[in-house]
Amino acid sequence: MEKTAITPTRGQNYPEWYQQIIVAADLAENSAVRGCMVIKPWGYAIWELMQQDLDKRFKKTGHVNAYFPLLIPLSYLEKEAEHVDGFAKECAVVTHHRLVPDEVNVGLKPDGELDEPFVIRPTSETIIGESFSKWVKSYRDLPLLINQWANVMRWEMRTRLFLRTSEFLWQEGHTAHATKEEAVAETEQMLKVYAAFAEDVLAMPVIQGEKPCFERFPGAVNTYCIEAMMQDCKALQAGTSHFLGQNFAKASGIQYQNKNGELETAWTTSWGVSTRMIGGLIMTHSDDNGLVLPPRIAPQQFVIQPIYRNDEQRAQVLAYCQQLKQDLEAQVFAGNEIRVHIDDRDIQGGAKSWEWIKKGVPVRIEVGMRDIEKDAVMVARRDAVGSKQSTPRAELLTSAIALLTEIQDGLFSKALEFRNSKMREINSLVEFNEFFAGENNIDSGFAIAYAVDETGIEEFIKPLKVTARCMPLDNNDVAGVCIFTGKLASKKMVFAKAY
RNA sequence: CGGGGUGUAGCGCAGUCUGGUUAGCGCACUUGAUUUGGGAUCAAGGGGUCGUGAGUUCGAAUCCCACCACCCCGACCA
Repeated sequence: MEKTAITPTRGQNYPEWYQQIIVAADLAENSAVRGCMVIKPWGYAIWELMQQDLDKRFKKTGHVNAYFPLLIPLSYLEKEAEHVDGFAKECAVVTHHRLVPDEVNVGLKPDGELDEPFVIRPTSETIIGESFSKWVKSYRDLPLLINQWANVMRWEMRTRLFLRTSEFLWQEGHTAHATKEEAVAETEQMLKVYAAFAEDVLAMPVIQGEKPCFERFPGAVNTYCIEAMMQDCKALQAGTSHFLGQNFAKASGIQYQNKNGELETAWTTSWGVSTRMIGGLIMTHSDDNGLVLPPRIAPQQFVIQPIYRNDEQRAQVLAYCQQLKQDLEAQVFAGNEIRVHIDDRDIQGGAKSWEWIKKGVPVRIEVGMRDIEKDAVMVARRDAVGSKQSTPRAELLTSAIALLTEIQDGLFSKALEFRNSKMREINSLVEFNEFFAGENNIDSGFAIAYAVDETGIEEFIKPLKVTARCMPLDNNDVAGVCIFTGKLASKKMVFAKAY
């Protein structure tokens, strides 16, 4: 059998493979704090690229950044009934404001109990709502389009690096509008922003849809999402956008005077993506040799490995590499300077190569004396491990952008093809059960079937450990028969095992 | 919170059943030599409160008791 850099392989043990990818690519590790991760430089660099790209998209659609407190007074959370129900079970609570020596004087204990406990934000609707209520007085103050980059905490029972950790990084957009139509349009617009980002930058095909009523964000009127398929055929919710109606506006008192001087309640939205997307990125493209990064999200797009035997060669080769780096960096790919790194560390060539392969760098370039004599370089693509090709330097420079584009597009096509091959239209409950049959059948994929958007249908799917993911927005709106209830269903629904 | 399991070097483990020199092995790390265009070889090194506490014993990683932590399986979740 062929030797792979990662053991076990995806086929042997998918969850363990996922963990090993993170170790091998040096993305993150578990911290001393239960459920919280340390994001290491290579992983954080990916997050920074996500932030930069998304931030541009948010600004382009008229949003501005602001920052709100980490601590939320308990009473705020209590304002919205459904919201409380949804988050109460997973809140970290701050009850004291100082430490004093304990009885035996060997340690410290909390002291100075607070009159009102704080909750570490699991999300910020309520505290931002409080601010919004002060900021909004007139219809002229609307729409209010705010985004915050922050960390949040949800006390999770079981955690997995990136996919579910107690503390995670995200952005949360919060907007207030004068009319329902505007707020709905905002919700849909941001969903499209997420979808475009996922597909264009992460090369991760997504299904845009609306969550069924029993999967909604606590307190929302409608929740929209983008759903991606991982290589084990499970679904991952990669982003959400909520139309909150007037629920939070009423709870927080976000009111404005309209043109006629009448007091009206605003309509709000919220939307977010998190470091979870990194988990999705990993599981969409990576293979048994490590992480595979689409160029647009790769912290380094080219890594140059100088090869030499002595100091004299070293000087010559390095100078050549420096020039090559400069020439590449002078070019713009997808709106950014091409990112190039020269790895001149004193470690064995083979080991060095494999390190970058495992880190998912799209293109490696080897430069030695032999190449310099021909004014050519060896080019190795991450999407074709094992192949390496001598390319004239001039040709590499003129085709660098095309090369990155080709790799980017190739990864998207491959992921799309995979997902489409694992999606099936289902027309009956029998067929549905067959599709998801078997205890650990991870090859089921996405089932698409007519289903009514009513509570109760979960009972049919729960025993199969399947969840209703969403009602795709692009379905053609021809009604059909619900496979669970036999009633007329206006929309199709996607079902899958999920993260 | 139920059921199962594991704590020994940075990581992965053996040793525990059957107590007995200085607690081992692989990987990683350091140094030197030979190497170097796809995961090098040899040699020499450094690194340990054996999860914590209390006990049994001449003697405990090993046996007894208590506690703690973590992992896996279930209910909740971006």
